[in-house]
Amino acid sequence: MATIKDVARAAGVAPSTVSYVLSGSRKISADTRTAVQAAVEELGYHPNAGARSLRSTRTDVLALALPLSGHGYLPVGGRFMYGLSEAAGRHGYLVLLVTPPGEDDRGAGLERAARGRFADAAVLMGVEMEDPRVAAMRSLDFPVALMGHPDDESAAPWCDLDWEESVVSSVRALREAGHRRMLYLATVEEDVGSGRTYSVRGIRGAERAAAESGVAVDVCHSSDDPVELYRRLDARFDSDAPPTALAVQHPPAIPGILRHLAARGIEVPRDVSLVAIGNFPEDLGGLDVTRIELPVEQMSAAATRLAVEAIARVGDPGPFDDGDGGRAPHTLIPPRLIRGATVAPAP
Amino acid sequence: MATIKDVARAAGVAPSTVSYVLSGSRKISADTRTAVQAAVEELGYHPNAGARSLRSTRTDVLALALPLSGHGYLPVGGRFMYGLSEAAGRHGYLVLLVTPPGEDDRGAGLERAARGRFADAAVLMGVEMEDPRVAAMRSLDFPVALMGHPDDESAAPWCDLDWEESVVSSVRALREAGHRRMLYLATVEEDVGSGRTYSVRGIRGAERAAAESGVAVDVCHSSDDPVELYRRLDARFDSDAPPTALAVQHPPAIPGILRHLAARGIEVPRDVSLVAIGNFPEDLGGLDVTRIELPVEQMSAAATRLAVEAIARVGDPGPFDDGDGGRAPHTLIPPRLIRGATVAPAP
DNA sequence: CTGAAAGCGCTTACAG
DNA sequence: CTGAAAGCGCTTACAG
Repeated sequence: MATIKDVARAAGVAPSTVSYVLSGSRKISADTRTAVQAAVEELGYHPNAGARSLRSTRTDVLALALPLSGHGYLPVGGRFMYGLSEAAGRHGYLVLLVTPPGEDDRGAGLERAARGRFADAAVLMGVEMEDPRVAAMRSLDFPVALMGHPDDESAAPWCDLDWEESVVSSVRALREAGHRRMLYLATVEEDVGSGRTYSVRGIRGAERAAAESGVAVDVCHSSDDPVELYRRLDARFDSDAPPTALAVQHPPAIPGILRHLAARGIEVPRDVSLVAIGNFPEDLGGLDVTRIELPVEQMSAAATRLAVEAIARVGDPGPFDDGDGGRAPHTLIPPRLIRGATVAPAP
Repeated sequence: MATIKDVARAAGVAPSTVSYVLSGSRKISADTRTAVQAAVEELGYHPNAGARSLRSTRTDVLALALPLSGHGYLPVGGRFMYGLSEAAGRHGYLVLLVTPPGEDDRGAGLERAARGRFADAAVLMGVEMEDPRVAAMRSLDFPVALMGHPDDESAAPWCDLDWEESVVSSVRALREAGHRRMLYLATVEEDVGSGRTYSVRGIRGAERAAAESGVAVDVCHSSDDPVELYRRLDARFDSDAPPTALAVQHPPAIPGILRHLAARGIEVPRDVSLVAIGNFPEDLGGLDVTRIELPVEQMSAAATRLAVEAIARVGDPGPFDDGDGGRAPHTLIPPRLIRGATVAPAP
């Protein structure tokens, strides 16, 4: 494989000159630049990543810390990985996947990536309200960007869909259609239990919406086990005051829910209205659901930008002194309700 | 951040001794080893990845080349990324995502990763029958493992589900239930057009199954556009001899297909039987489909193993002289038909 | 405008 | 069983 020396020899210049041409950090005469570029092209030269990072302490790599997933692979993960990789590429970065190793070993893969300088910064997925990875990375002075809105807004740069407002908006839309008894189906219990930010903030939204609008919003957790999920739904629909509308923050469960309700003779939106919030599977059976979609591309772009900016700030003094009351740089994405065909006036 | 010198000083040994303890490539006295391990633990030492790779030409990183996707992100991709990352971790490797840059720039991201020594080998996703990336990597002497069964079986190590046999098995199952007129719904046209191995081999399977079993197997391509897809289905179901069974190699389309057929008064499996082949969305509306599933974990593990073995072979003579008629090492996974509730006797 | 030289942090023959 | 030393391929002050 060609090295910088080979390029220098071919272009008739010093290796340092080749380096300067490539980095653009020094004025170079047009002739020299042309000769170097020709040699680079000719030899198919790409700088050795290891040598470059050893010398410059920059790797041009972002680590993507996958969720500390209780229940294996999450379908939404793929889109984020892809979106991150695309966004990172536009900033000149490659993305390194870091899988959490074992249950009792939270963040060790990430720590290896940080301490071993495999990457310049980390983007954390599946962030929890008090995520232990944040403190771990901070103690290493390793830049991070969070996909999730943590409890401590000054801990690190973060971005997220405004889940609380998303649920509030959903309830409002149902209320405006005349509904007064709603069921909010939250994320699965594991997510709530581990304090995933989207879970906790979604539930907060349901509580605030109930308080503000004066309608009844029953909170029920979803389940990956269909039998258990349908049992919970049945308990509500069998009650004296069954809900007339659903706000569901677990879109993959929707096809099954619709089938189950249909088997009970309950049709959407004739008998019950539906708003869904989150990441959607490719095909919901052609159903045009009224919904708020998780803006994966937008979040990926924001997280990448926050990470790149954090890299530039390494070594800066104190916490974020940007006059935002100590909050870290962040992007809170407002919800956008897409009106589909699953909300009808209350009976 | 702690370096090997810091560890050596803390343990009272030479840096080289620390290196030998960590690599295990030399006999070390128990006392020395203990002292070094304590110092490593104490300081939270992890070797600098750049320095290590510069010296040893091993990065402990596998590049994962994402599909040259005509239609953006593919849902199946996420599972493979996750599976690869887990499998790689078990071998001590991290995974670097390499997104294809532009349409006219096929493999340039991959080339940068290879020439710049960002990784020790590459796993290629979305492999095409004659994939240009294979030749590109071979000319660089860069090890690869293919997720897909290419035309030239000697080109590089590969692994895949036996798609041809999968479709043959599906047709056989339908034939045994008495069906004589089937519709095989192939992958979307873009995949066929670009020569994705699963597309091409699936269609070959349909052709072979028809020839072998003497039943009529009409081949129709799926479409990501539901309107177009339903138009194609309608054309078949409106004909004089409509199919009594479907073999579908595009599972995400199934909920929509079922809805569309139901709207025409066609019920599965009462009026038409269904076998599906490929990667399945999380929830098909609770439907228990007779199917052959893409074994994502198994393929991820196989691809990782093939890549790691290929790294060990770098610099070896000639092509693969393992007495397999010039075929490269490979794993062809036989299909496993899971009997669900969507196949009924032919009317 | 360009070059010679130091050194980043490792690994691995070489030596004892 | 252990250490001293060379050198991987870059980048970046230092010098002219």
